[in-house]
This record gives sequence, structure tokens and C-alpha cells, in this order.
Amino acid sequence: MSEQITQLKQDFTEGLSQISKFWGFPKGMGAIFAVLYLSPSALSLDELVEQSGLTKGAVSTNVRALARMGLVRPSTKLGDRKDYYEAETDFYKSIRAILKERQNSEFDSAIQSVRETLEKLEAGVGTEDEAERQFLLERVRALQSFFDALDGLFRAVVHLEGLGITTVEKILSILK
Amino acid sequence: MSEQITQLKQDFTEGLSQISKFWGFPKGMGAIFAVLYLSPSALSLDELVEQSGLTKGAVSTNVRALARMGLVRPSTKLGDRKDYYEAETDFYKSIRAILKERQNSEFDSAIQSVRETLEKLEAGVGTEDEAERQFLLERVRALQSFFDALDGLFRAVVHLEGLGITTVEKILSILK
DNA sequence: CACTTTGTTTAGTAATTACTAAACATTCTA
DNA sequence: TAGAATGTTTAGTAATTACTAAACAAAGTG
Repeated sequence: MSEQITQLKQDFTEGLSQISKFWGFPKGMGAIFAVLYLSPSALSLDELVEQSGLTKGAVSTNVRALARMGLVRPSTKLGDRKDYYEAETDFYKSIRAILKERQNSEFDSAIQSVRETLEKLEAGVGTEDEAERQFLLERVRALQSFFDALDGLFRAVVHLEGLGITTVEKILSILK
Repeated sequence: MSEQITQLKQDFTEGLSQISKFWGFPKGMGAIFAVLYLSPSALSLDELVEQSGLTKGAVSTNVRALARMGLVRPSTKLGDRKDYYEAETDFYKSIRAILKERQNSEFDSAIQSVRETLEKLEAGVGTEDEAERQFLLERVRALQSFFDALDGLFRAVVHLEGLGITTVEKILSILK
């Protein structure tokens, strides 16, 4: 492979690694995705090891995470028991998958704790100082309804059949 | 302050800390915001130290970060040279501020590197194998236009005068 | 059924990140 | 202008996270 192309791929990979880190995912995940994304054919675990510079263990864990998030599709070749992976090229599809994944995560359980606070307040916890209780009630309620709005938005996106550039454009026209 | 209320506040704080961590911010940032959010009046740095359990240094750094993100407003009291802070209660406003903040961050510079890859390819790097170059060109272009769409969305939100629950509802109606 | 090929899990390590404690800088006050 | 009050910066530490190396598991092949 041409020296230039190799360099190009490396830079691109580096860039995606940064982006991955920025969004709170392991850097290696970005690297693996980048390698797959620039490959015209599906790659095996060993090929990924070679091209990403990570070890088998790391690739195994990260590529499975990518698959769970819908950024990578597992595939197989007949008469070959290796696992192959290829990059998902429909990013809008991936967004939906990622949001779905996040819904069932620790995030929801954290939000749950806000809801619990609210319920306790509504049930009358801290009724000695009624003014304070009212104040807290109001604040926690506002936060809760903000989360609910966000949650609704996420759900809507997840359940969407075809999120795509046209949808984005429609949204943009509203925001203007 | 009632034992129950103290407990309640602690649970709430714990919850927001988790959420903060989840979104890739320091846990302490969530804690500080929680304390401020549940306080009816602006708090000084020392009061934050006391109520959050962090040290002065940590509070100083984190609270300034919160202020930059627009989640917290600095305020002053006349004849008192302490810095006071209070929680922003308009979360939609904060979202805009956060997105704005992120635009000027390492994220953009990472995206920049994708753009550079694209430019090199367009300039004809790797012309030995023309088929490969075409393939890479197509892929990188697709990613770039996805980023552009996202970026446009963010920009639109940032420049919005009044993002609020009604906007969210309008968007929801499109997504249905 | 031993041996090879492939992928996963685990125990330890390296790297990163967020914190603490304390020194420092700045501004006010007596 | 010395001293007090406040906030920031820094150097070191603790905690977390992502990785490596190697053991392990599973499943196919001769």
C-alpha cells in the first residue's frame, strides 16, 4: 500500500480516536471503527489487531461494544469460522442504536434517583419547614420535567423508522 | 436542618454526580451544581466547600467550569467581596451554552482532522490505486457530511433565542 | 481424541483524571 | 503598609479506566 495512503489512514484513525474519547468512549473504539470504516471489505479480529495496533483482548472487547452500539456489523464468510466485522455506514441508524443502548444504562438509574427525591418530597418528607419543602419541590419538579422532555425526544428518535438528512433538515427549518 | 431533608439532599446530590459522570464531566461538578440547585440563595465558595464536601481547590475549578457552561451564574453581594454562585434554572439556556462551549473545544479540532483527510484525498493523494482512492473519498465524504449536519443542528440550537419546551414539542411532532 | 484455530476472560499494569493540601496571589481593611 | 480574607495555582496522590499478556474455553479438523 502506498506510503501516502498509509499515512492518510493513520491520521484519520487518530482523529476518530480523539472524537471517540471526547464523547466518553475509549480511544481504541474510535481507532477500530476508523480501520473498519476505511476498509472496503469486512475484517477479521486478527486483521483488526494488525491494523489497529491493539491486542486481541482489547479488540475483542471494543469491537463487541461497537457492535452493541450498532456502529459495526458482525458478518461471516461461509466455510470460515472467523468473525468478521464491517462498519455501519448509515450513521443515523447508529445514532438511534446508541441512544437505545444508553436508555438501559446507568444513566436511567441515575435519573431514577431524581424521581425518587421528588416522590419523597411529594409524600411530605421534611414537613417541619413547609416553605423549604415547597421550594425544593418546585426545583426538583422542574429538573424532572426537563429530563422527561429529553427522554421523550430520545425515545422519539429511537422509535423513528428512518431518521436521516431530511429529518434533520425539517428540524432545522423549525429552529430557524 | 431536619435529618430527613439532609438525607434527601444527599441522595439528590449523589444522583446528579452520577449523571455528571455519565456525560463525561467530573463527578464533583454534578455535586456542586446539586448543592446550588437546592439552595434558595446564592452560595459563597466556602459555603460550597462545606456543603459539597470537596476542598477549596476542587470547588474553585469546578464551579468556574460550571459558570463557563452556563449552568451556574456568578453573583455578588454589595459590600462583600466574596464570589457567590447560584444555579441556572433555565436548562434550555444551559444546553445552548454547553453546545457553544463544546464548539470551540478539542472536538472541533478532531473534526478538523477528518476534513483534512478529505482535502488530501481530493487533492489526489494516493493516485496510484485509483479505485481505492475513490472508495476512501466516498467514505470520508459521507462522514464529513454527517458531521456537517450535526454541526448545523448544534449551531442552530446555539443561535436560537428561546429554546424551550415548546420547541421540543414542535420537534417531537415532526418525529412522529 | 489430540491438535489447531479462534475468541473471551482475567489478573496485573500503564495512563489518565480528578482530587487534596498547601503555597501563592490579590484585594481589602485597620 | 502589615495583616486578614478570599480565590487560584501547583505539586503530589488517589481513583478510575483502558490496555496488555497470558490463561482459558469452545469448536473444528486430521
